[in-house]
Amino acid sequence: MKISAQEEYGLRCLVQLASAGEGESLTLPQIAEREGISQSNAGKLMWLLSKAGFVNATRGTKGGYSLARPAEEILLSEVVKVLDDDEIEGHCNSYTGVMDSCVHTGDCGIRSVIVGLHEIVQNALSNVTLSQLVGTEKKVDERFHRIQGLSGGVASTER
Amino acid sequence: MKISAQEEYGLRCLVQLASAGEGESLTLPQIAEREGISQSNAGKLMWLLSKAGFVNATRGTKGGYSLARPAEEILLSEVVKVLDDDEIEGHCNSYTGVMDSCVHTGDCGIRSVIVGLHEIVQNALSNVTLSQLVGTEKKVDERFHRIQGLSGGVASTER
DNA sequence: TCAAATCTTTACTTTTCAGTCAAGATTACA
DNA sequence: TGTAATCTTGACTGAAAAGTAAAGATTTGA
Repeated sequence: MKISAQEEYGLRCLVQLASAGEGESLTLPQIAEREGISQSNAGKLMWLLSKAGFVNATRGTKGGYSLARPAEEILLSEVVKVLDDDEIEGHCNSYTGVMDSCVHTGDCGIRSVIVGLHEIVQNALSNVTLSQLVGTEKKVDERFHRIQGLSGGVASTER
Repeated sequence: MKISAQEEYGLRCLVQLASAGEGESLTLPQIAEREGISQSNAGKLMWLLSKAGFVNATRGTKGGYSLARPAEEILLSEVVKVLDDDEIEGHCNSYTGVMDSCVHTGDCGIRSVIVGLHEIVQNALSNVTLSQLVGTEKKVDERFHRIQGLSGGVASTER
């Protein structure tokens, strides 16, 4: 259960845009430099995010990327869904071992856990907006835990 | 944010052992057949689980694998941690882009989310034992949601 | 119109993850 | 003791993910 490179970097690029401020735009070279990734890589990520409607891209001199919606309205759950190819739908067709279809046809205790887990993660992420990731680590950390705490207290019960 | 093949199949193999009953053992060919995976693959997974102390392996005729601890005491969070190489510790050293270390040194809003997310998942999984995955899908599904519901209600608030 | 800056798209390379194979080691039992 | 059944281990192969490169398209402004 880990976050993919695409999810991590994609999210970070969006945070850069949100940090730049309402309506402000950043170019590919700027984004690449600020996140310490190659311009090619940033280009691919921004293209995905643009295709998904999170950012507007304008070409030419004075071009760049800007958020298509206010950072306050962009939920992390939406972002992750796009950057991760939303695989849960076809889960039972993807881990089939050597068979054509999953051996647990029709009755499968594992499936509940996999799907349930996915729900939990999506739910947690749907309580966080992009704008809440802007700021110092301390501030963000406090915000994040408070949000999760209010909506269930799961994150704060252990360790 | 997805589950890896190793996590999925490893968990499924453990559930098979748990289903076999207290103290009962299964051989590699049996496990492979029941989960629809190759014997080679099952061998590798069971080796991992054995090394991690979840199962006892005995060689020779009449050999096989059996749970090293009661299924009631094995938490999913432990299992996933082993099958997933427990990557969260070194997170900041793994997604460094083209740099030697993460550009967000010292102050990083993203880190809170990544670590926080990991906490949420681990926490959810630490509320489920292996024994609770044994049974029909309907039963397991009910159990799973009830457990998550009690410990925070996260899983049941949406859709 | 032309050149520079910028995003877009496809193809390619590299790296990581999954899965397989084969030889080896151990045990039970006749 | 010997054979069959079983787990163990490391090397190998194939597939998927990550990242790079290069040529193309669009816009601005002189």
